[in-house]
Amino acid sequence: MDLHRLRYFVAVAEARSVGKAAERLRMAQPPLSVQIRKLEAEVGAPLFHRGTRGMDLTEAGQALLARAGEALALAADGIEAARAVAAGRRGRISVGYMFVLANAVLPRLIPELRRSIPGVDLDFVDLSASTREARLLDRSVTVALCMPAIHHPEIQVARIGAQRFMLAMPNRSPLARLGAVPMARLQGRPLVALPPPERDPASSAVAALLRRHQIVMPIASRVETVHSAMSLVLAGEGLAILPACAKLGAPRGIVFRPLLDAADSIDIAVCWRRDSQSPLIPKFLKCAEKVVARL
Amino acid sequence: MDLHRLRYFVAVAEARSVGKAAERLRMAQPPLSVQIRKLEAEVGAPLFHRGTRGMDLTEAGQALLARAGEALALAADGIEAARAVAAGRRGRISVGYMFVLANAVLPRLIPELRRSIPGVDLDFVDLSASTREARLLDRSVTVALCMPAIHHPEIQVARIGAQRFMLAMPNRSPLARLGAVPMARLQGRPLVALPPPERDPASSAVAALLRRHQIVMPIASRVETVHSAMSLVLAGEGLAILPACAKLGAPRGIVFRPLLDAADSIDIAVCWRRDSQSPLIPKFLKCAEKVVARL
DNA sequence: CATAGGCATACCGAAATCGTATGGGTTGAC
DNA sequence: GTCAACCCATACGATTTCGGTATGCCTATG
Repeated sequence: MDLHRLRYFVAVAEARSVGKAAERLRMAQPPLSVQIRKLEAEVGAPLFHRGTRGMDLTEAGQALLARAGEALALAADGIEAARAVAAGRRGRISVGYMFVLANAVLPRLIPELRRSIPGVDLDFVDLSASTREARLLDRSVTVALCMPAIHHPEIQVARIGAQRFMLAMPNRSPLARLGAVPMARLQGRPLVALPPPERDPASSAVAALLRRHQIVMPIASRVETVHSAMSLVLAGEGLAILPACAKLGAPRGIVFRPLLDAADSIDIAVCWRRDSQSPLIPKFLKCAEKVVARL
Repeated sequence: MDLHRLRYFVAVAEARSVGKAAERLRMAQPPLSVQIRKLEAEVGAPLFHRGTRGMDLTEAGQALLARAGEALALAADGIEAARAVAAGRRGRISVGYMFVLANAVLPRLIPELRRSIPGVDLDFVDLSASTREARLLDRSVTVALCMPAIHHPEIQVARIGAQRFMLAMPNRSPLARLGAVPMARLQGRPLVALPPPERDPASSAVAALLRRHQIVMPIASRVETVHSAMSLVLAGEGLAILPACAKLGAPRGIVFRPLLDAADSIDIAVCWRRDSQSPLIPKFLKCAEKVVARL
């Protein structure tokens, strides 16, 4: 059965006349008459009373009309919805973010997105360093706000900012009295580290920093997240080298100090599947750049 | 836009593959591929990700799928509903009835109809003698349960029973002491009459009865309904000659007596538009015959 | 490097659709 | 009573669309 026919049927039912309906449909009357009879043949029952003054729905016709109208509307709405999604006027964007960035970025990013892409459902997912790649690849998130960027042939990266590494320590630590900590002072102190480089690229940046300054810090503990790291630092387990923005989520009693002779930083990037042609991605990127620029 | 295409689209989306969908649709793969691309051209955006392992909906595709599925279901449901109505499995039947018959017929008729045509909405309308014809002709009622039948070229009649005329009087009337009242005893007594024959054919049957027995009864009052007639009879305004079934709706203090030498009766009939091909009418007729037979 | 799986393209025959011309029936006016 | 007007139905030829077969391209796999 054809949507075409249903459309004709609705037109005839509304015009209560084949001729009038044909005129409104900008077609000749006979083919319309034929289509109506074909529909009746398909249903197996007359849908109209043929009077001398035009056509009048039978009860079967009324039953069909009620559904046919809705079906037509739904179909039209469907293609319109598809167009709207394709154009980025509606839809859903699922944003994966590293939790360290939450406090620094989300409070400004979310309102920015709502202003920039109203009508789009936002879905924020807290991603660990180890799952962000997989979640992008299986499309369960549309974009990821990463620190640092993901490198993968299927994944496109846009660097939107960077964060200096800082030293996190308890406020009662002797180093806390310094305005900035020389790298040399880290020698031999215990380090609260994030997962090893193969699971979290941030660690390799930290390792590179230490290696370049020929500092060796024994690893006191490995933890999964920046927040866990700060908890252990507060407990006196060791020091941590973390991106500056982690400060915003730090518990009371933790202080951050710049590293005096190290300007190393870690990239903040937006990452997405290369083949994802969602029109929302450029818009998201723009918002994210704007927000991160003001960090 | 074509419902055909939407059906193909849904099939491909569900099978996540053009080939599989083509198989399930019992058609070749290439034309299906073409149809999908035509739909995408119509929408103006890709609906599928083409991977090496098959097809995967884009977000625009998902937006369309949600509506398309419903639209298809509605359309299918619509033609099924039309068939059901045409076959009398569903629908609505609007039954006009003369109020005199209500007490005698409806309590049995309604359950009978519910058993015979479940799924059909019943709609009972109390019709006066003067409107029943118009309500049938403009299709605002499907069938009418009449006493007596309607005569009109557009209206089909099925006689399903008859009611004897009886004399209605107050129980303190001297005639009430008789088991049956001879016609001669009515001579000169005041009559509470229904509307004149041109508005209510029942009156003409009563008039014929009196004329044949050469009885003259002055008309004390004309009333619209049998129930009004009984009220006036109770008030001592006069006697009424009414169908036997009116007894069931009679107020306390009214008695009915047969007319001794008059076997006159008034037909009970089911009437409907000749051009109404509702399959519910034969079923209704059968129920009505069954119920009236037991009066 | 060869094979297999999957979608896209090209071309042809078949089917459905549309438009024009025309018929049949009823309504209403002169 | 006749005739014109109106409206739907049917017939037929022309065009468009659709489906099938053959084939090509790409990628993943062994």
